[in-house]
Formats: sequence, C-alpha cells, structure tokens
Amino acid sequence: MFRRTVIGKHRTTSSISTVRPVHTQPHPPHLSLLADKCNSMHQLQQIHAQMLVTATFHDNFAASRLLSFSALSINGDVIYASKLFNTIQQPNMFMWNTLIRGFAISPNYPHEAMLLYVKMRRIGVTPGKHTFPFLLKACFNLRSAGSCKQVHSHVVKVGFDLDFHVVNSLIRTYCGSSGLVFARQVFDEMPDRNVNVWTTIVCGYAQNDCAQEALALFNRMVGEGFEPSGPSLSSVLSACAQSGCLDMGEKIHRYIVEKGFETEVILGTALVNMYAKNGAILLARHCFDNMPEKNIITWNVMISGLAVHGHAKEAIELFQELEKCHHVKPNDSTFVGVLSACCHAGMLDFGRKIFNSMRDVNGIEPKIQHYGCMVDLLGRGGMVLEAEELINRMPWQADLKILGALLSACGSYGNIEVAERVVKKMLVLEPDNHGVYVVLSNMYADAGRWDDVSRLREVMKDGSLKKTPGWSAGGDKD
DNA sequence: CTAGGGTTAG
Repeated sequence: MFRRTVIGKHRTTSSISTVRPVHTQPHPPHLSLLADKCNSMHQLQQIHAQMLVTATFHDNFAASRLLSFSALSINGDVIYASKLFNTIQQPNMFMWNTLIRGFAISPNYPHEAMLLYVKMRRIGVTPGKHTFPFLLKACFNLRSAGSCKQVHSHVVKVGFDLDFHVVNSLIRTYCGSSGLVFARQVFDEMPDRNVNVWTTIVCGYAQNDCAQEALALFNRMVGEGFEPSGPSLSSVLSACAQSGCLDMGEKIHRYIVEKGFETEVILGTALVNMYAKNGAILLARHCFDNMPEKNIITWNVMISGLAVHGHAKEAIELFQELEKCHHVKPNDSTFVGVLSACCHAGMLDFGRKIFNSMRDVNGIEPKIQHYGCMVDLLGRGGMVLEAEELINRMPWQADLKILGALLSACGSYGNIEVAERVVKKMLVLEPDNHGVYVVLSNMYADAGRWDDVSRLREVMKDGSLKKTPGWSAGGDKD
C-alpha cells in the first residue's frame, strides 16, 4: 500500500516510509505538506492512509489539506472528499466550506452543495462569510434564480449583506439566471460599492444583451470617480461590440493605451472583437497581430470576423496558421468560422475537407451549426442533392434554418423535386409558414408549371397543405 | 493556521 516510489518523491524524513506504532509517533506535520503537493488521487490516498495509521488525521488542519485536494483539485474526486468528510467527527467551518465549494464547482453535483448547506444548518452550524460565495457559485452553475433568492434571504438573516464578496456573488448569480432585475435591486441598495461590483453589474447587462444599459452604467461608474479596471474595460468593450458603438470602443482603446494597461489575452481579445464586430477589420487585425499571447477565443473572433466581412481567404490563411500553433487548439466554433469562410468564397472541396477533418484530425464532433454551414456551402455550389443527403444523415432532426438554406439553394438551381420534399419537412415544423409556399410557387412559375402554381394557390387559401391529397405534410413520413 | 468577488465569442 505505501509504495515508496510515489511517496518517496517528496520524502523529507525517513519516518514517512516506516509505519511506527501510534504511541511513539508524534504528529508528523510534513504529511499535510505532502497533501498540498500531491497531484493525483492515488498519491492522496496513500497520504490519507499514512495519516490514519499515524493518527495525524485527527488533526483538523491535516485532514483539511486532504479535503482541499480531493474536493477542489482538477485531479481530485469530490465524492472521495465527501466520504472523507463524513469520517471527520467535528468538521470546522473551513471543512464545511471546502466541501460545499467542491460540490459547487463540480460539473455533476452542484445541487449537492445546496443539500450539504441544508444539512449543516439542520445540525445547528452557523455559516461563515466564506460559505455564501461558494453556495452562490452552486446556484450560478445550476442557473437557478430561485435558489439564489433563498440563499439571498439567508445572507440577510445571517448578516453578511454588507460583505463585498458576498453581495458581488449575489449580483453575479442573479445575472446568470435571468434575474437581472433582482441583481439591479441588490446593486442599487448597496450603501457603497467598489470596482468589482460595478464590473459585475456592467458585465451582467452586457451578457444579457442589454448593451446600452451596460454602457450607461459604465459611464456612471467613471462619473462617480472609479478607475476602470481591466475586467471592467473588457466588459464594456463587449457592450461596444454588440451595440455597434465604435466611437466608445475607440475611446476605451485610447484609454487602455494611455494608462499603459497590459493588453493580455482577455482585454486584447475584447478589443479585437469590438473592432471586428464593428467591421473595422484592419484595426481588429492590427490588435490581433500585436497580442503577445492569444487563446482560442482570440483566434475565433479574428477568423470569423474576417469571414463575415468578406475576407474569406485571409480567414482561411489564419486558420492554417492556427493549425501550426502548438499551444492553442481549434474548437468547434473555430470550424463554424472557417466553414462560413469557405461558404463565402465558394470553396466547396476545401470546405468538405475541413468538415471531414473536424472529426478525423481534431476529434471534434460536428454540431448542427457545422452541418448548417455545409448545407449552405453545398447548396450555393449547386450540389443540392448532396446537401439534402447530408441533412438526412445528420444525427438530429433538421431545423427550419438548415431546411431554409437548402430550400433557397433549390430556388437558385431550380431543383423542384428536392424543394417539394424540403417544403413538406418545413411545414411539419411550422404549418403556417407562408414563405415556403411563395418560394415553391415561384419555382413552379419559373418552370412554366402553371397548373402547379394554381393548385398551390388553392392550397394556400385552405390554410394548410395538410388537407390536400398527396401533400399531407404529416402523412408520408420519411 | 488554510478560503471568497470582477474580464474575452457563439
């Protein structure tokens, strides 16, 4: 069990590799140091075992080091942490908080954080000021405004409603669960604020598509004498990007330069995005090229910015540059940008190659947006049948958007046969979609099929194709 | 004795 190979790496004294009887063993403080240095659950379990044998585990500080690793580390195991926690007779506040935090940030068990909090209250333990930010993180990850409200009332009852960290967490959590009104209320009721709180509310509005309000609040913040921080500038740039406020964006850029802010990844990306969304593609590119460090979001913003503004070739060249980059790997939205560039440039073969390379080379499963790009690309290239086939091969049901792209390709290339099949599918999804009748009718007219035009007109008067034999939208299922 | 809030895209 106590393999020297693993433990021995960090061994500082000889006592650790030899298990001595408990009564002769003083609490070895180095065991908790080891717990801090461990990087796998395997190592952690060995230290745990050592602590049990040497009675070190009864020391709450030592036990909490184990708890922290297993609950919080990327290589940890929150279920193990929970079991470990249950063996502790008198957990202290740090331990309760650590496990709540561990559950809160776990992908699968944020709800357990709430349950643990309830359990803690039931046995009469009063939460500390650190408890609430963790608990609220769980609410945030659950996207639950209801839970947030409940926690909010506990915050008030326990009296932490003046703690910046706690209140900021409340605002952030409300913003993340469609509770912008509550967030604003909490914000307005604060007797005093700091830059972080201002940033949270500005960001909250920006992320909820309320760019104007975000800009207004940012201006108010500055007006009240707060020095904008890097994060607050990133947030307001996002608002400038959404709302087309190039002037404001440039003003912010000048401010960043004047104040000598480090344009590290996030702030730099926010600038690139702001310029790209505003169509100032050269300025975007200039910022991009001058960034010393970029992440995948930076690349995506630049690539799709180029694609959208008619620089398909450059977008693809940039993607090829990204492929040579060792520390940044493309993700699924990278491919949305690249495929839309192919679409724009009509690069059919290259687009097919890229689409296939997603899974084969990059291990990324294409999503419906990628199929959408491909249908568009194939359709515009006149490969209407291939596009239809691709839709039929998708693992999901086609939506109106993707069918619409195919239908318009049918229109451009006069493929009535496919158009009729597509229209049927679209009417299943949306029986009163009049647009599709019009498209189809125009196609019949273009082909001189006047009988079909009038037949369709009758059907439209009826209100639905469903009633017409041979046109029963739900009737012949594919 | 340990710890908490703010930032970039779709």
